[in-house]
Amino acid sequence: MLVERVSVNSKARENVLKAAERLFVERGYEAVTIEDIAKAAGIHHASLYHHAPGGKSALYVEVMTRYMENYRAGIETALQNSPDDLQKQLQNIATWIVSHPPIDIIRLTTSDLPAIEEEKADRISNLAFEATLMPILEVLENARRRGQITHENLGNIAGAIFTAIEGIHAIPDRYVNRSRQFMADELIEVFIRGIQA
Amino acid sequence: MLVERVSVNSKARENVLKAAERLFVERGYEAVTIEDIAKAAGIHHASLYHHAPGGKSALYVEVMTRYMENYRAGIETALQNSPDDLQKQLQNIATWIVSHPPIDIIRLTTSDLPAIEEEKADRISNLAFEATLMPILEVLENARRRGQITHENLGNIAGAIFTAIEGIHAIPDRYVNRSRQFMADELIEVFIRGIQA
DNA sequence: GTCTATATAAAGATAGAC
DNA sequence: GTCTATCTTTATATAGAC
Repeated sequence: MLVERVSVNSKARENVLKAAERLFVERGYEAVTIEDIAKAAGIHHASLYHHAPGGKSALYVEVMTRYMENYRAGIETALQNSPDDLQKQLQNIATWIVSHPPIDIIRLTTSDLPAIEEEKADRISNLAFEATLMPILEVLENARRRGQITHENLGNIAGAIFTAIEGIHAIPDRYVNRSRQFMADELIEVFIRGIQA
Repeated sequence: MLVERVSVNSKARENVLKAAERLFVERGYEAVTIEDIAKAAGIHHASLYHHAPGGKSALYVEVMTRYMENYRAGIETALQNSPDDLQKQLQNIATWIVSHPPIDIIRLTTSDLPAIEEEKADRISNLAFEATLMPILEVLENARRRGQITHENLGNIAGAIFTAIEGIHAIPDRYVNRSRQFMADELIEVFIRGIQA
């Protein structure tokens, strides 16, 4: 029993999951092959099925589920440093977003998820929203409770903040004069001014 | 000579280009097959090569080039209605963005373009920036010249406005209580307040 | 301009030896 | 846990008849 648990969570398996996660997040479901993942994990692609018997789609579901949960947990941990400070909290979220590969919810929704089973796609879609919009929305709603902002439709603002900051990833290096964190902080100031009481 | 020009721009060919454009824009390069395009155009997939002898990648380059040029032209036409009115101009751009499928520059950069020749990818990447960021940036810079806004790094703001409005596409219908145009207008008000002099 | 038939290549997946 | 070998399916592409 104990042996089996060790076995299914072996170092080799973890390598496969890590490689799959990085590639799927970076390039999306269709653009990544089993061969790509195996190569990145340093094994033959046939060996991959030992660690991921469900094949490509099950592997995708497993690593993306885990990724979204970690993403959410990371953002929520970052928030605990500065309770009740809207700007600091948004900056902490921005630090997380700019230092991780973009989740790209549009690609997730229009390209990646339609390729897998609908029920599983829905679950990942929900996790993605909980990992990205929800933390920002909660920060905004707390600020509204404190009377700092009056804006109505905070869901809309939360979405805009997330996609705008994530969009910083898409800017080619040649257009980036300041650091990406600096650009994110700038956007946060603009958003806060825009929704302030 | 004349016959040939008619031939290469036939109705059937135009059907193929239209179908390819819609599918490539909606789902991205890797997620679309030649078969998908042929089916959408109502022909056998072998017939497709009559209209697109260069195969999938050349077809992608052709339709995406055309799409970006049309996208840019559409936005610039929309701007001519309301010169020197920052809010109206941004609203007109937003109308265009929410009524067209998202370009998703992140997917374009990380998934679609890496699959084709680098030189062609660079050209499409540039066209995409000219079709999305540039029109917004010009509107913002005109407003700054009139003294309406003082913000420094307008490139950063232009990117945020585009990705934030485009992100409205990603919101599942069940979360959308107001129209997408309404949400876009709301965001524009927030942005303008945030960067106003 | 469209089709059938076929070729080629790439990707996903399995069997079984070590 | 990893490999070689093999199979199957899917996708891209070509040839040639109509």
